[in-house]
Amino acid sequence: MTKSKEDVVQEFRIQSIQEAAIRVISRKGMASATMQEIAEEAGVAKGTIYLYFRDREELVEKTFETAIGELHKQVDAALDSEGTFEERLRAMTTAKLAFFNENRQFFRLYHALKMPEGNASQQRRQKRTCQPQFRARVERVARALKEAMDAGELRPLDPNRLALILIETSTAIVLERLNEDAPPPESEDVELIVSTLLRGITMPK
Amino acid sequence: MTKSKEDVVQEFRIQSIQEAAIRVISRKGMASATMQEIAEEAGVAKGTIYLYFRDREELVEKTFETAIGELHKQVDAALDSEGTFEERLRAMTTAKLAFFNENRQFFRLYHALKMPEGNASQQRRQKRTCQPQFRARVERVARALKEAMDAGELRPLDPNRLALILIETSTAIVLERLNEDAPPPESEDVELIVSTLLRGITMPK
DNA sequence: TCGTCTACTGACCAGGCGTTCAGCGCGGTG
DNA sequence: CACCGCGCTGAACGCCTGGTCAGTAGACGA
Repeated sequence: MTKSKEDVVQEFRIQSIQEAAIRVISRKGMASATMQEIAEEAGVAKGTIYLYFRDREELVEKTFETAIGELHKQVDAALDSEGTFEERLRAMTTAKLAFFNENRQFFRLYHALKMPEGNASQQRRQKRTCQPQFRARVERVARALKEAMDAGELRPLDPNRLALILIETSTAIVLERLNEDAPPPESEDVELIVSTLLRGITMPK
Repeated sequence: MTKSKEDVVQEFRIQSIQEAAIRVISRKGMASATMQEIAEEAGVAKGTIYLYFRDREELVEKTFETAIGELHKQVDAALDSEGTFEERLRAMTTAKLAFFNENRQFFRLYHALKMPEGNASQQRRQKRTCQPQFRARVERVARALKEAMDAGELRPLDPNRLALILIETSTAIVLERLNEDAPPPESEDVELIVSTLLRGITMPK
């Protein structure tokens, strides 16, 4: 059975609300983004949001998952592509920078969810849904690193730690680029990241 | 003139409150840390905080500045020490990991203040006080990098971007260590960071 | 045309927040 | 002992929030 008209409307509503949530969180920050403002931004009444999401936490969770799913798709595609490890590392970094350039609003949410807020049980809940997403990214990259190590392309180092460094290096550059009025071309930063990580910063003799 | 008794009491109060603020923020997160809970943690009444800090924002600001001042001191000392660039990089990384191991409570605040919260004017105020601190760190490291580049020790790359990568790499490892139940010895992570950055991850031929 | 059904609304509520300030206790002074 | 003066207190206040739900508008079928 194809989608009924109701389903289409419902999906549209959910998407509008999630996009509004991302925009408001990006403007005000995670904690100061109110349901009222998200509703206004989405062009619906506050009560309507509660027809589609149980509460604020669920809205944030689902919104995060939807958006990060897109990032995962793009980065995984880059990692799964053909080519040398260097080429794939470059593709992955390019994908990430491009994603956050297109979806710069989402970065606030991404950043905020790294450290959960609220009382102990809220933190546990938030951790249960968000940490696996970050962890999955790390593990996916670690797997690629492990393969390259086994193939003798990379030095044998802790793949998980290295994956973390790879990921957070580009995250740091993304954050800096978002703060800059006129960031350099993406390709320049990609080259810097890739070349630093691959060859290090010391002068070759 | 030496410190009067009143000054000593006052400094003690301020310090107690700031330490309490850091602990509560570390537990609950920036946004959910309430003045009530900070007061309880410090063993004073809510009103007392307002004798020493104009409002919540000022408390957070001053607390951040005090704590990050300590970090700056330690890292600068490492950077200013004698030795090769590699030795100083190692010292700096060690200092940072050690600082956040001692002051793990502070990391939440450090992380939260990278992205300001609230309405536009609050964000501007927060940016004015916190961003210079982060920027100062980057510039201090960039200067050290520039010198090493001029001395031919390092490849000629953008010192500011490189400083960012250096700093955020260790920040990422700090965050990971804080999330781990039994992190590896600090020295292991220091070695990984230093060796990765200096020599890259590729297998030397 | 009228009744029914349902997605949507927004005034309302309880609770929690930052901030204030009248008043308290207490060490020092005459 | 009476009287300040001062640091501190915490009840009270006003505001704002997430969440609720009685009511509305409009599509639809009879």
